[in-house]
Amino acid sequence: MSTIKIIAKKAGVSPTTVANVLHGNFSKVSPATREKVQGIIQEEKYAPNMGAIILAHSNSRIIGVIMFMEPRRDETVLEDPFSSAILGAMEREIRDNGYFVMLHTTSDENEVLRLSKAWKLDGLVLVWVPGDICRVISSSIDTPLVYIDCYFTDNKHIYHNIGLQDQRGGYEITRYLLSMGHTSIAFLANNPLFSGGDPARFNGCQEAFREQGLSLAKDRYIPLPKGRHEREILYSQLADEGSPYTALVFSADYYAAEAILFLQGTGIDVPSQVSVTGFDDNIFSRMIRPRLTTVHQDSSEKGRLAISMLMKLIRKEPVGEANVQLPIHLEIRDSVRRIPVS
Amino acid sequence: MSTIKIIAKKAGVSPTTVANVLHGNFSKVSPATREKVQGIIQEEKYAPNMGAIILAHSNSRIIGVIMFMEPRRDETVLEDPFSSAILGAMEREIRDNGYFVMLHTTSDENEVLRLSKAWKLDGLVLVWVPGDICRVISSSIDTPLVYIDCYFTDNKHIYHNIGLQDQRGGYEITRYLLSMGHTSIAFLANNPLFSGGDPARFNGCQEAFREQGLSLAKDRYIPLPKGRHEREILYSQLADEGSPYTALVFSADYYAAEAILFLQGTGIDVPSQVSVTGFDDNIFSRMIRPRLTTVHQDSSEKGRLAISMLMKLIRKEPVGEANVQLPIHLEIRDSVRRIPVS
DNA sequence: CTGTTAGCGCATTCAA
DNA sequence: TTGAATGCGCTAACAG
Repeated sequence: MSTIKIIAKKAGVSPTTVANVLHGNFSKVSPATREKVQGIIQEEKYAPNMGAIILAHSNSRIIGVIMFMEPRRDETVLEDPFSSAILGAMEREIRDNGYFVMLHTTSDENEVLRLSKAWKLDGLVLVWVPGDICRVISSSIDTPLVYIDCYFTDNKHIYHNIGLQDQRGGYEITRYLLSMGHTSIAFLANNPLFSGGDPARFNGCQEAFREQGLSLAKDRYIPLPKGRHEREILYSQLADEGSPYTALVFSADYYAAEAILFLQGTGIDVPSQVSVTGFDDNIFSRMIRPRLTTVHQDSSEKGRLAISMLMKLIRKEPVGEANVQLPIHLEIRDSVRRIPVS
Repeated sequence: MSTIKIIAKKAGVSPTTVANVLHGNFSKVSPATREKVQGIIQEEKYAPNMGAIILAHSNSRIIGVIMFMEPRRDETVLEDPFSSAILGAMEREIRDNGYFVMLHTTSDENEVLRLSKAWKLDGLVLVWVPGDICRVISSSIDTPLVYIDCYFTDNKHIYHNIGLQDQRGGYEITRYLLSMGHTSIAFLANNPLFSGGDPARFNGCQEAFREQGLSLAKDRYIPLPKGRHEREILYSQLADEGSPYTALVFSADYYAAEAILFLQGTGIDVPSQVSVTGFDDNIFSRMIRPRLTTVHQDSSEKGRLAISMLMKLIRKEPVGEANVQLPIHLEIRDSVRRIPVS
């Protein structure tokens, strides 16, 4: 409840003087009054009314963190170990920079616009926004804005995005599989609705095949169904004796783990009967047996980089490359068997 | 940038009338002007300046979600599957109630006070706050306040808390272990610094022993060290051939999984050489092999309940029981072996 | 049914 | 070096 005015009264000075002390404009305040005022600020436990600050100069020190929900899983988006890693890293960085985090989950671009207007957001991080929605948002908002893992469909705007070497990831894992003798693979894409980096990853797979003078047909790109039960039916079919595939390339550790556990339950062994690879290298890949061969990415780093880029945008500093692709590397573990040359 | 005043001008009415339309006070506005005003509000994409709202009547529609960080893990708090489940559920509920989420991580009670003052928070959810700090916060804040998984050391305040049947959990799992022939067990507590529900859980263990005319000595309560390497040394010692223990009772699935994976790596089999149990029943317990026998709790429900209680407090409705203990149940899987009666 | 007005707490400009 | 005055956008009390 203590306001600048009250503090000023207690100190016997004017509100302006208190404000100057608060803002570190010490050149405009004599050391004596400064100390006096500082003392009172301390004991009154003064905290500025952020509402008044917003009103006074239209910026709030709030960073909006918007997680677009893909309808891909039954749980909430935030329960994904991937999003929590990113979120954890961002919260920390934002706080360290003296800003506040407003967290929001949505699939509606208008909500983003409303939010940024209403709260005079100083910055915005948008995670997993479908490409066409990015365009809408970027063209109707002037708040500094960084995307994470978004894929754009036009070049009319500068999109600041922290992405991943998706194609390279697909390439690396496929090259490895080929070197282990796997030429019949299926690519299991996360979701038909929001494709994200899946097409790029699949391109990488195809690239690796071409490099060997082989080819990977388009119909090896198989979107995973939304329901768990439907997915399990698919896993069965793909790993069935009659199936042509020797390896299943998943675009997420989560589903790779789900498949392995399910197949083991039906008596099918990984990797002796079918090989499986993942993507992300999250905690699941290390916890499951066989340990999952996968493509590693540093999700916390994504969060950190996003905020550091956003801060530069806010401070109008140069940001370097606008569309960053974080490096990946292959993490070879135990879920792929070598196929003997026959 | 469109304000009430601008809308009023465009509609040729007074700001008050616009405000009445905005607030649904239709009894004070003629249907004709109402429609006209509503149309303009739509096309202008009016969004209220929340700063002005805060200033005008000191409440912000923001719910502060504060995760106290225990120094228990190397990663950020938010990366815990437990916290992300709670957070995900809360974000959803808060949004559905028309409030905003301000997310903050800290271990400093003063930051909580500052935050709630500065932003005129309408409500506060505090997760994992040590008991003594609860007292400080509750006595110096008048914002509606709900704790999650906090354990209080005094009775001077009414603490609204969503907790767990910790003692019952310890009791159930221990009774099960005893029924499987395990009488030499060690209880591995999460952390020496912030004990949380561990003492209650251990009490439950002791209760189960007493019920059988046996006893469980206090020194079977073993706090896990903070560093991973130190924990692994401990796991080795506890599962060593010379060790007196036939079962390790963990107070968190995370560590149970960590121990199982580590022991398997050193050639010790679970459960044939040593049995292991967890607590929480999070995703790890189903993913790991052997599947973990554990105590189930519904963490999302914790989040939902916390917000529903908080909303009642905000609306000054009666809340029923202030300190809720969510039920647990035993989830028997494959990580405990039966010891033959010799 | 509609309009006018004061005031919330702060930043900022201008005056002393 | 310090003080007074204005306005940001909204609410709510009051006047018409």
